[in-house]
Amino acid sequence: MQVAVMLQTARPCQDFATPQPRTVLLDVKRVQVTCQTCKLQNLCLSEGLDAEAKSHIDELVTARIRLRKGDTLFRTGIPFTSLYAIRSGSCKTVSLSENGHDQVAGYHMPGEIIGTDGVGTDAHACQAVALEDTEVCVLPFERLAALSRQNRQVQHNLHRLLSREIARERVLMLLLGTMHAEQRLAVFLLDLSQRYQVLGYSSCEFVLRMTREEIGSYLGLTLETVSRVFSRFQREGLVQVQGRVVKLLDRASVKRLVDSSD
Amino acid sequence: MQVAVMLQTARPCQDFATPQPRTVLLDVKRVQVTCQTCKLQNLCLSEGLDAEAKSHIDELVTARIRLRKGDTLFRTGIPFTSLYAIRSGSCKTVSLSENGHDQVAGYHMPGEIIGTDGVGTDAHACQAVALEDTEVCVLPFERLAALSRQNRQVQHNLHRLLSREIARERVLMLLLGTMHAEQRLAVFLLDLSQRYQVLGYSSCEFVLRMTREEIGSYLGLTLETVSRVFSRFQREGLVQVQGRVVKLLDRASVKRLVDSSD
DNA sequence: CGTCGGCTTTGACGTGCGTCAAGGGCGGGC
DNA sequence: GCCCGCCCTTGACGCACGTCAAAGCCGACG
Repeated sequence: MQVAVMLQTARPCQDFATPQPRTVLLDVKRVQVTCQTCKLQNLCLSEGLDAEAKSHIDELVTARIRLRKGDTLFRTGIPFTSLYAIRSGSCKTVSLSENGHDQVAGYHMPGEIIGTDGVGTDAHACQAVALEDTEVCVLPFERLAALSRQNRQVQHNLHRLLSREIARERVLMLLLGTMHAEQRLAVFLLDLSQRYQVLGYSSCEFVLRMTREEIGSYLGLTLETVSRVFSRFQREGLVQVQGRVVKLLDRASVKRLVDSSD
Repeated sequence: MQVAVMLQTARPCQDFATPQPRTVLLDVKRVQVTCQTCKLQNLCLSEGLDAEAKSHIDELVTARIRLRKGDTLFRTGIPFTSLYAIRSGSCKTVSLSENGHDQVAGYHMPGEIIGTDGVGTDAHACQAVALEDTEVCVLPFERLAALSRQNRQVQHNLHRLLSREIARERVLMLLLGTMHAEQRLAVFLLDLSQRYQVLGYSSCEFVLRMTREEIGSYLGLTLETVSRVFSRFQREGLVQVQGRVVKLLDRASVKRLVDSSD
């Protein structure tokens, strides 16, 4: 049983534009949740670790943060101190360019770890915002680095974490550089579907947690184009769309769209 | 003085399509080149390290590979064993998608380290090809990981290496997702200029080592568009272009192009 | 020194997607 | 229950860039 304990307002999560930061920091020791009992342990940082390494990870997680929809976990330019593992809910990460444009760089679901853009630098290079009520485990990076010096398995997981982010972005670059609107949205839907499945949810029917505009930002399209492609997919019987509820009706055809070379 | 010694054909670099692999593996001990005497030591993996840590890095580099223009250093799917530091010359990395499209993921100059996409996984996720005659230092990753467990400075540099790749790709995603052709090429030219400057070359005049098609692939454009934008830049007096020789005439205007929000 | 192939430039044309605008749905708050 | 604001959809239109085609350039190689 999990007890929410409001201890203090979390500094790094404060939205300086709003007078009332709503981020809540939880003391993990008092709420009695450990990686060992966490349903996500095989997806998260402790994936594939032996019992000893897992217990080390457990000691690492000394705090959790509870975010309400729209809360900011970290923002561009603030000092980098920690990675964050998503326990429940979901987040988007947003890159900002100097010319005022911004772009959603990723959508992140339970078991995923965000903040990797700040590793090895002093500051976060992007912003993380909760798409719904969300809970994250704080992984202080200095301690994680120390642990990965002691334990090869932990080190390997840390390396894998970083390289997966590199690989994920490569796929997105291919999408942004070579694919048409229909293909982009198809990739997006198949990716979400697959990730929901890994989490044990339906891979055929799910609820989008982001607006059309956010999807468009992620895919390099406008919200109107996203909407139009959704409608086209629906007309052609590939999916059923009602607002944010998506049903994948004809996965094979959606896949075929992606695989076709133009 | 450096002596090239041909020892054996490098397995991982062999181009299986061509009967005569031209990659040459050099024994670094015999050619007597060390990081300590390398002009790139402050740009490369040993950036910011103390003497002790640098000597460890030196021990790490037991081989170098000499590539001729067009040679492949590693290709998608081959087992990941090492990172590669570019000593001289330059490379491109190429991502391949399942639908047959490919895309240049990056251009890499002396002092830069490639192969990071394979870290933490079993196989390389992209292909690296020499754009000109090129020499790389082999950094066996298992040994680098071991070293980073012993030495915090080395660990930090490894982390920085990986996170820089993440940050670099974020910038590219922004470029591909939000920028127009002129802005993309402007970013490309300014980036090259800045990197040549770091290496001690002219930041105003340089030679492109890649074709218009390769530039286009990198920027998500066709070769015709790249060519047309070069011509437009030239007409407007921003640059002078003669084939692959580029002179930056009006850097301020080029910057302004990038900074303008549309 | 001439030929050949790959790279580049330029033009003409088509189109996919962005832009602008209007209207409808839906959920949250009073 | 009603209103308001945000989100979504759809249409009309234009433009930036892709596509197709032709011709020039340049370096490699015989």
